[in-house]
Formats: sequence, C-alpha cells, structure tokens
Amino acid sequence: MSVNSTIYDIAAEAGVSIATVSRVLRGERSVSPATREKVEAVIARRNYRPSSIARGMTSKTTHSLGIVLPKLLNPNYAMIFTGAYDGARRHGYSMNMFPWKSLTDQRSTPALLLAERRLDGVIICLEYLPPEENERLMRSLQELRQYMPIVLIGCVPAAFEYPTISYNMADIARSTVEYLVGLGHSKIALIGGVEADRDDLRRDVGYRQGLEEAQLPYVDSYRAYCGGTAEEGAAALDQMLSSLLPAHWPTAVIALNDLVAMGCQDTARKRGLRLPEDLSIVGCDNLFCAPYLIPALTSIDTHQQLLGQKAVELLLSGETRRENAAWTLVRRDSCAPCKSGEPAFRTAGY
Amino acid sequence: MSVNSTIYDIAAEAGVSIATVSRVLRGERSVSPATREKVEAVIARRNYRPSSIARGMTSKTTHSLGIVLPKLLNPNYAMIFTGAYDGARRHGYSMNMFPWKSLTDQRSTPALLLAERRLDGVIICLEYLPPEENERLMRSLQELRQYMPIVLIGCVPAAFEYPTISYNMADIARSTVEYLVGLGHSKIALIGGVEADRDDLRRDVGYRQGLEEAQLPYVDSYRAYCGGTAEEGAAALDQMLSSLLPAHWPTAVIALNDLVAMGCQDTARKRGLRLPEDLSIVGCDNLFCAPYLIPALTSIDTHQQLLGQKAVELLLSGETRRENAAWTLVRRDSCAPCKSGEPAFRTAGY
DNA sequence: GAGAAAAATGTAAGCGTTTTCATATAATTC
DNA sequence: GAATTATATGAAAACGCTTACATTTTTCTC
Repeated sequence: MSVNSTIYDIAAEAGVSIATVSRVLRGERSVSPATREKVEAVIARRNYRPSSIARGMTSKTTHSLGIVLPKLLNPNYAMIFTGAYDGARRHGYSMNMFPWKSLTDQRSTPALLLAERRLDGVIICLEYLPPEENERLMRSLQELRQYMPIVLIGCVPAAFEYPTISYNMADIARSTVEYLVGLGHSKIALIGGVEADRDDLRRDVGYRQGLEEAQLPYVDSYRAYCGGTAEEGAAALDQMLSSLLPAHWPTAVIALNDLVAMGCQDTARKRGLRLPEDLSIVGCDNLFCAPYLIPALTSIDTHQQLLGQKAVELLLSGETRRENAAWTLVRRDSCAPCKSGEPAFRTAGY
Repeated sequence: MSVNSTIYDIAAEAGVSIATVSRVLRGERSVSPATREKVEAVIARRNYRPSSIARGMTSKTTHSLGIVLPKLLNPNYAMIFTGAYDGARRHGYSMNMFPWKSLTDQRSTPALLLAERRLDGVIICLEYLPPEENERLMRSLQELRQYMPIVLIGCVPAAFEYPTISYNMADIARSTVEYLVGLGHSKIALIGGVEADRDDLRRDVGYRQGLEEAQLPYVDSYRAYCGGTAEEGAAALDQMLSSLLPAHWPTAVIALNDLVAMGCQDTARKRGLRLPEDLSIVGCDNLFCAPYLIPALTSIDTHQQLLGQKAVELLLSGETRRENAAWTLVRRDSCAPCKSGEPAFRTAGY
C-alpha cells in the first residue's frame, strides 16, 4: 500500500543528497534557489511527504498532544475536546483523545500507555473518583508527569501543584443562588454531584454562602446528590419531592448540569408542576439543546470549548499557573419570580 | 522531560542483548523463563515503555487509524467518533480525528496530510459539497487511497467503488412517510438537505415513493431545503408556512435530523400550532435530548455509534463490500393521528 | 558421550528522518 | 589573483526499535 517514496528517492531523482532534500523540506534558507526549485519539483511530482514517524525519531518532539476524557459522548466533553483540538492545531500540534481507562485501569504500569506514545504533553480532565481509585490516579499522574507536561482541567484540590484550568465552582453556585434569591426564591434546592466529591464540596460551599448572604437557612433536604445524567437528575428530584410535604417543596432548583436539569423538568412535569411558575430551574453548561427545551433552560455557560483551548495554551506555555475559566449565566425562560408568599423554613433567627 | 530509558538501557541492566529485550517485550516464546523474568524485572523497575514511534519505524504498521469528520461538535459525529474509537481500541488501534479541511483545504497536496501520518487506514465521513469542491474531494480520495485503505461513511453514490457503510436513505424516508400515512396524514412535508445533494436525492426518492404508494401527490411546496441546524430548520418551516394558506399547511413534517426537528417545533409553537395535534414531527438520529423535548420527539435512531464501529471493522477487514447500516423508528409523542378530515391537494387523478 | 536437532541468545542491518561536521564552491577583500 | 570568508552541499552518525541470520547453548537420540 505504501507507495510512498522516501527522502532517498527524492534525493536520487533530484541529483542531490538527502541532507539537501531535508533542508528544502524544512524550509532552511541555506539552499540555493536553483537546487530548491529542482528538489521541490521532484517532491511535487512524486507526491512525496516526509514520514512524521521518522521525523519523530530524531526530533524528539512528536508535535502531538493528548487529552484524557471520561467520555466523549457527553456533549460537554465533546466540546472540550473540540476546543483543545483546535487549540492544538493552531500551534501545529495534533490532539489525541484517550479514555479515562488509560490512566486508571491498567494493572501493570498505568499512565504509561500515554508515555508510550511520546506525546509532547497531555491535558487531563478530572472527575470524581472514589478515594482508593483517586489514590491510584494521583500516583499515575505523578508517574506520568515524569514523562511529559501535564495540565489539569476541572476542579482540582488547591493542594495540587499541577498547572490547572478550572472553574470557581463556589463562585458559580453562589451567584446562581443570588440570582434565584433576586427572583424571590427562598427554597432553593441543589441537585447533583457525588457527596464525597471535592469538586462538589466547593459547589456546596458557594451554595451555602449564597444562602447565608441572603439570610436563608441551609436545609439538608434541599441538597440531593446524583450522577450527571438526565435519568439520575429526574430520580433525585422525584425522591426529594416525595420526602417533602408539598408546602415545603423547593421553588427553585440548581442542577449540576443541563442533563440533570432536563431530568428535573421531566419530573416536575410528571408531578403536575407548572414550569417555570411552580419551579424555577437553572442548568449548567448551556448545551445546544437548552434553548429548545420547554421552558427554554436558563443555564450557566461554561464555555467549554474555550476551556479546552486555554488548556492547550497553558500546556504549551510551560507555565505552572492555575487559571480560572470564565462563565456566564444565560437567562432564558426556566426561571420565574417566586410566587408563594411566605418562604417556608424561615425561622425567627433569620 | 524524557526520562525514558531505551531498550539498550534495559538490555545492559539485565545483562542481555537488545534483541532479547525486544522479544520479551513482544511476548515471543523463544525466551527462557529465567531470562524473561530477569528482563521483566528490569522493565518494571525502570518503568520502561517502548517508544511507539521507533516501533512504527520498523514495523511499517503504526496501529493507528484516522477518521475525518465535518465537525465534532455535532453530537452525531461525536457518536460516530466514539463508536469508531471504541472499535479501533478493541483491535489495539488508536483513532485519530481529522477535520474535513485536511482533505479539501490544502492548496498543495491535499489528502496527504493524512498520508504523512502513516495511518493504517482512514474512515471518511462524507457530506454534501458543492460540485467543484466535491470534484476536488474525489481526487483527494483517489490520491489518498494509494497510501492507505479507506472506508466511506454516509450516503455515497453507488458508482463509488470504495468500501462503504451507509444508510438506505430512500428506505428510511419511505418508511417514515408510511408511518405518517398510517396516522392519517396526507400533507407531509420533508425539510432539510441540500437541493443538489446526491444523498438527499435518495432521501427524496424514498419520500416520493412513500407518497406514491399511499396514492398521495408530491407537492413541491412541501419540500424545503436547508442546512442541518435548528435555526435553519426553524427558518425553513417558517418560510414554508408563510408561503401556504393555513388550510394547506402540512400536518406532518419529516426533518433531516433532530436539530432541524427542534427548530420546527420552535417555529410551530411560535405560530401557535399545537404539538402534536396540529403538526406531527419526525426527527432523525435520536439525540440524547429527543426524549426531553416537548412533545418528546419521535425520531429515527441511526445507531451512529454502531456505525462508527462497523466502519472500523470493515476497514480492518480489508474487504471492499458496501454495507447498509441498521436504523429504527423510535416512537415518542411528537406524532399524532391526523385530525383534519379531507386531505388537501388530493386530486381526482389519485 | 558423540553427533544432530532444537532452543536461546546475540549481531548487525535496516526503517526514514534530522543534524553535526567536513568539504567544495562561490563571493569577497586587499 | 591569492587569501579569506560566506555559502551550498554532502557524508555519516544518530534516534529506538524489529528482525533475519549467525552463533552459542541446551536437549535429544542411539
């Protein structure tokens, strides 16, 4: 199949040495115009392209980066990947996707699957893992970083000394509460995330802070934990409503992400709640379908594509700083002013 | 950064030749257990991993495939990619994504961007292109195939002698019409696709065939062309409705894909139509959000992930057959029996 | 236990580039 | 026009593996 000529063929046909061909190839200017032209003609005629493999042998840099993602099917990750891909491309790098497993599953030498490819750097998208798995991951990371630069994406413990791009989750949660409080809500639920997740801990911090600033009590039954899918979101809200007297039902829900928000819409509707009159919902990630849900979903746009791009920039820059990514609240129709007069659970103390 | 040992280091430390190390590495059985153990110990201790680059130099096969997609952001393509990725992985290959541009944009030697990477094969996802661009693409393909096996995905002209996995678009369209006719509809619109697209021609063929079988006339104003986004779908339907007297409005719409269907829902709602009573809508691709639209969208599930996987299988098999991919109609709430009694436009002839 | 066959290991030549260093050629200088 | 410097080119050694072939060691066989 490989009808490909080598640099030797070109050299022979052009009547020069391979060194000269190589120089022409890489645009060095120490080649006389006549020779260059001659060589270029042969290259064009034979459709010759240098093998990036062979190039990698000598030049030590493969000009390819990696990104490890939990899964690509989740539209978020597809967006991060796209952003990272574009960023890499802009710098003349290629971008390779690796599934989580490459990092954790390997019995033998984890992480090194990546090392084997001699990537010039890798972006790693962090997600919650149970403690012992997380422990393994940390070790993999340590190991991996001996081989190539690493940039972390997502909510990373401050103790981590890796270059990182993340969201200020606390900030997002706090602002969202603030927004809902501004609409008159006082019974605000937070749905999604793993209870033990550091990430969500920070979300929780912001949530509590927002409530506190509005002089609202933190109500434990308004905090539900669940995975990031629509089904799980639907179940979580359903369970919350079941456990509460309708009078105490939240009037607003902050969902982990848009998928969870979609599930909440579904549950609410099945329960006969009017949206958004009886329940305001805020999602996160601003998926492409958010505007087409009924009611159109208000969501935090986390600019995931940009996130991917910035991760590449950081990776290539070689710096080790931690960066916060921007986000914006996109207001649509899923949030309405709270109608129920007196907020429940408001105690004398507040 | 590259703290990596080479095969020489391992050999030296284990007191054997590099050939032996290589043999241990590749699990050849002509190595005595004692030696193997010794070498493996050193490998483990030094965290050694052979460079896939150097491997590629000799073994001619890089164990990496490519897939070129119009864009990854579209959830469909993300699914195809995921499927292809998994398929490749299962066979021990890696999968690299390339944007369309790698194939067409290049002034100099198109296609060869891919050749440069010495892929073991490439999957190409076809999409409509205006004639002259398409011409260029065809040439790129011809050129590219000299270097590596190619598999095409999507609706490819029968004249193409490439191995292909595609949908029988005519079949899908015909069945969809049949389904809607079964619900009593006779004013069935088809929205989406490029007028000049071969692909959609086949869709059109099925559409017409379905109408014919139901003894319904083909009405030109029920056929609108547009791109594959929600916005374009919304605009297309809006324009169609504007151009028609309400009495002649279609009672059912077959949309190019779910995005277009979402746009149609939007337009219909803005026009004050009740969904699905006044307008039934069928989408295509069965995106994850389809069940959460209001009304939940009936859609053709094209099993895109499977499509990607099958493309890999076909690519690796080396066969040149053309395969048809499976699809299924997923019924949800967006299609209802037609209520308007007498279908318009039905002429004596029918 | 000598000779033959089988198994284990080593040697060295690639693979297709880049790159250093040497060499040949051309352009300067006086 | 000889000496000097700049410029253009070539020869050859890496890069880290695989693999055909040669060689050594072990295991049979009678």
